[in-house]
Amino acid sequence: MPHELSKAYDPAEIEKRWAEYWVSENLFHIETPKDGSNAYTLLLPPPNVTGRLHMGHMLNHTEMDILARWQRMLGRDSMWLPGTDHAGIATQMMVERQLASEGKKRQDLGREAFLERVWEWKEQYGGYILEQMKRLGDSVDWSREFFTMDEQLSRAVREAFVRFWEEGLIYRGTYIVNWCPRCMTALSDLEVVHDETQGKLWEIRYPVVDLPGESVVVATTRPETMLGDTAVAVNPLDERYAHLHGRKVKLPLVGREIPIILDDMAQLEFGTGAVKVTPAHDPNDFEAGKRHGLEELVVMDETGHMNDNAGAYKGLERYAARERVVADLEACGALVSVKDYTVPLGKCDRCKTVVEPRISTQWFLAVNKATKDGRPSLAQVARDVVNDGRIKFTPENYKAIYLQWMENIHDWCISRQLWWGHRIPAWHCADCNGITVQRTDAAKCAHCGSAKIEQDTDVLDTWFSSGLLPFSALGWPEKTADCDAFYPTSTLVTGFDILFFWVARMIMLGCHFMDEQKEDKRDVVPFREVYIHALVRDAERNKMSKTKGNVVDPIGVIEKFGTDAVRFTLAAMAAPGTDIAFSESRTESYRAFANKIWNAARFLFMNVDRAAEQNVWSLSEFAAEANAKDAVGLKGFASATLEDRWILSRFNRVAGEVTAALKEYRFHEAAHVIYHFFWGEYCDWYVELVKPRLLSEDREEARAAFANTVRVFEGALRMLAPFMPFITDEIWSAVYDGKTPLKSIALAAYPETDEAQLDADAERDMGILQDLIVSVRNIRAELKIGQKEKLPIQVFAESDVRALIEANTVALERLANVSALTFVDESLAKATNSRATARFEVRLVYEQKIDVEAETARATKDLEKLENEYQRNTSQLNNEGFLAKAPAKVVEGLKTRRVELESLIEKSKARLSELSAAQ
RNA sequence: GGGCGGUUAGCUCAGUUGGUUAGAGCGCCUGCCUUACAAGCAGGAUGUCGGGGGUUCGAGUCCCUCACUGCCCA
Repeated sequence: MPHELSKAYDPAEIEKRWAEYWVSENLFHIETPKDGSNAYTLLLPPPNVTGRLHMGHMLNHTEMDILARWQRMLGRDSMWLPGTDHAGIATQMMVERQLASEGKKRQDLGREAFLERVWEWKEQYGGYILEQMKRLGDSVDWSREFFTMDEQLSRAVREAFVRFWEEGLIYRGTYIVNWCPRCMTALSDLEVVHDETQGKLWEIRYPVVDLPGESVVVATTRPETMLGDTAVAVNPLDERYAHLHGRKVKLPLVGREIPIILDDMAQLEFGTGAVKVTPAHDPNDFEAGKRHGLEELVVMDETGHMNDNAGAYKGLERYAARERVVADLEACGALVSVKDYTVPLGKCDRCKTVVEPRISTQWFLAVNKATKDGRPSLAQVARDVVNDGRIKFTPENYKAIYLQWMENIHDWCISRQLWWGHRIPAWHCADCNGITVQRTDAAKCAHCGSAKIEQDTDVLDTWFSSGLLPFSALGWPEKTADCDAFYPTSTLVTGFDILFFWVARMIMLGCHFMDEQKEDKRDVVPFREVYIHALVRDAERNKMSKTKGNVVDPIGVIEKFGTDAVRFTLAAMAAPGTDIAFSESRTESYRAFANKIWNAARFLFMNVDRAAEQNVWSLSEFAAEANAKDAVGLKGFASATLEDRWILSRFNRVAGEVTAALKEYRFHEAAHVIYHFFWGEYCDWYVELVKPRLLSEDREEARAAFANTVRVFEGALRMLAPFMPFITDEIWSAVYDGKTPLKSIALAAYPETDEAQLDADAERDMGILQDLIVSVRNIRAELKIGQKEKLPIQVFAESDVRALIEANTVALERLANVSALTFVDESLAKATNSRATARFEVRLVYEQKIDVEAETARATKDLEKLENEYQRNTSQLNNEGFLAKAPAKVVEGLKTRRVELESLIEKSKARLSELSAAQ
């Protein structure tokens, strides 16, 4: 069967076909193994159900897919678990926006109807990103797909909540929290992004009660909050205010009398040393209020408007209120000064509205509290498992970042005033005010039995449910076979931006809940390793952002260059810890790599088809002998020549290098090594060298050459497959004439090193031969000799090198365009048109007046370099300290090099003196 | 304010416990449409490894310091 391959590689059709095939064949589904010891589990960081694929995902998925495919090919039970996150605020906002276009608000619909709308929206638009993942060829187990609002996962959320409640780790309380007046919900500390803005600092005078003429001046960036002031604080050590201790001041505009309290929070050197205290509207003041038993006077409602307590200012939006307050203060002479000031501002991560600290009743998870049964706190365990190495971070510096955060962690506010999410399983009793928390919907109060109970209206923070995923997505709270086999997951691959949001929380929740299920405490962790990947930036190293308009759409790039090329680009640039400056020129070069492989295949098939026609050799012979599950080395490869021994050795060595690199998440190194092997060694040298044998009249020689060439090619495809799954599957299937022993190359064995097939001598000898060929090409290029003109050369070398060259004369003649080779017994160092290395001297026999000047310049530069190196070399070898302390290998290496250098310098000098004589 | 990083070829970046001649891709220069590949082939040029000091037989790599710069947390 002849193989028809287009001249240039066109990924579009091929990739689409394979992507669909992998899914329709359910190729990456894996049955739950009885024994989890061979499992390799990855949990996809679940994208928002509202999400669209961006370059960050693309990088994340590329890395995960490389790992998943590599491990699968290594014979592991590789299971990559996909799913989406319900993404509380984000999703609710999408539907609210939709409603707004109809002139409606969610409150118009009511909770139930609104949630129906969200589900409708989810069914219609949600999960688009999963379709994009299929196009990427992500080798996930689609049969295990999850959604965080699935019934089973919702049950897990309830179970976790109830257990925490029973253990006393979840509590409800009134505290000051970050509040978004637009989203109208509490936010966790992490959901607030801090910004610096140019603002003002107002100084306001508060007159002291009963001391006419005396006053205290306070400074504030938020004058409108003075309406809620319930004290003024001065530092107890501040002499300036010593005489006012125990006094009160009268609040301007309001007239309320408030005490002067003594507290360290007032810093001596800041401003006037006196600060206003507004316990209901500032987190520090809130703490101070608790210390001093101050009233918490709320002057703003949940939408950021002033309330009844703001008196005349009631109804004003907070910034309008600020203007009015300032104007009124000025009018009554209480305003002392206004200064420009850089104000730190907290904004809602989601909608960028300025966050308002607000007193409200929320649910919290106590992370620093030991459990009732005597286990250390969640945060303590989460630190322990990282400190003792049960969880390993790559790059390592994230360990310190993680630990530092975990040291300073506060209780986690887990309630959100949203409708979309997991509703808190707590019921409030109208009769006894008791709270009933239970796994099933409550019908009556657990305390007084009253039926007048209502479920708490809050939902849980989205990260609470995603924090459970490493086990909830495997069936927890049931003790499932999946949980046994696949927990802990192997590696978590994710970006640093959710290190605290998600990674840290999975560790806390995982270690807590899996403790009872795992005998071996090494297995309680949600993952054994965390690989934090970098940020994908644009080619100019700018962060991609919608506002800057520099966002690269991965699907667009894929359509232009092919998925394989984009994947390979990201892999090749993914050095741990280094941001990726994504550039199309780089992608272009890896598309060229795909094209190179494609054309190597074309070349092979062209020859194979001819050989089959002539009954010399056919692919069926390869298929009959090959075993796609043989991992170690290249079975059946029979070396007949130097290039055979060399390529076999290189293949095995590279296999080892790739494995070593991937083990440490050095994707870029693995990619480079394969790229160089496939293109720079197999295509550039092996294929060129083997060509005459493929065409040989000697049938046995040709047959052996075909067998070897195809074997290496097929092995290299397997090596490349995790990086470029599409093109390798396409060509692999062609290598088997469509009758592959397995459904996909993805199920074949990943190449591993066979020590017996390593051949250092062959690698060294091949290096000499390559050196010689390049030297001749170099001379020819310098002399501007046309490609087609064949010329004789002379070589001077020791007998071993001479034997090597003699054995490979054909190669030399073909690849260096040599018409005849003669060995000479005298040095050629002085000869024109020559090159000298430590192992040989070669001269091109060509009568042409050389450019003495250029040649002299080149030779002088060479000599200079050699002499510099010789000087360094000698000074080291003359140094007794070096000889005494350096490892023998290094010393030996330098000594060998010295001999080489001496000879090279001698040759170079001879050459120069010859040149100067010619002038 | 606390913490973590970066500075290596024109550009974007590798360089694993200190060790023999510091690499890659792109770009650049020269010559080639050589029957797999012009998305290609062959050859070539390019670095006081941010400055200064130190440790060491030996420093791009470790320490100190300065300069510039990025990120995270408060």
